[in-house]
Amino acid sequence: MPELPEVETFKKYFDKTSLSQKINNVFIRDNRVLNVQEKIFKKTIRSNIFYSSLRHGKYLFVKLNSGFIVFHFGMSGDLKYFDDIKEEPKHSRILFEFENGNFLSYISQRMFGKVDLTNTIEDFIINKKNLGIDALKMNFEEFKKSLEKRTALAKSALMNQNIIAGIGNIYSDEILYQTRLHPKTKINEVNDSKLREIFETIKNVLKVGIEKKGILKTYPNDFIIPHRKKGELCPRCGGNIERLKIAQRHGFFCPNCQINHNKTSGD
DNA sequence: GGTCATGTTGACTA
DNA sequence: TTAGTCAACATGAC
Repeated sequence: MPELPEVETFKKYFDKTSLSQKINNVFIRDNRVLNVQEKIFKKTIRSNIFYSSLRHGKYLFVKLNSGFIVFHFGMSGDLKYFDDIKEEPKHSRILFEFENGNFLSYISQRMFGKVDLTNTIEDFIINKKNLGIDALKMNFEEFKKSLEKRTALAKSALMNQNIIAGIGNIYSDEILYQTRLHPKTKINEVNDSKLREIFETIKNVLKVGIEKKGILKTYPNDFIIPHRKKGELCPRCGGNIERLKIAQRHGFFCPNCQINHNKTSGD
């Protein structure tokens, strides 16, 4: 599921269920999701406690006695907390057993997600992944600065985790749709007032996403998200929604509403 | 069987 | 250096 709003939803769920409990044991159901040696991971986690969590982009960091565990959810990741081992979900890849007898599963159907350890959050964000600013926490100045000198297409730029962390394929479609920006607009050709509008839209779209807990089918009908399908009509103009491929992903947009919006072409 | 899917990374090219 | 394209990773749904 996970772009920023989904990961934020996981964070809230994790905080509510799994913080401050001693971890009695950890079972690695499939070590392909581990980015660290299984032995080291188990040794680190056993008898440890999840003290607090912090999200940056699509990554969730959880503070341990020393250092952090890092969850990434790929395309099909999830968390589930439960009290009976018989309820262990399908595709549970790592299972934490708490002292109170309850469990937390790190789920990853397609195993694109990864679990890692890091000494500091900065080391992971900056040195290991070179992630950009968090889309939910950034201010306008940071946003503007991060895009300066970037010549990438708007959709690519929004999805580039090294520029802004947290926005993926679905939410970039929504942001471009609401700002009536063609996905192939060059980001450095967007004027200042439009840039401000994009910034405000990012904040609002992510906020709605978090409120809706990332459950896409509950999103407002005037969003493009419920209409990201072939044959759907634009809720604004009634035109046909089209699909195009950018940055290895299929995006949806309304060719009637969304235009190249840059300094040279005027509006 | 073919196509598609909310992601990331490395190789290659311009 | 910056960007675009492609392939690979692995699994399930339609």
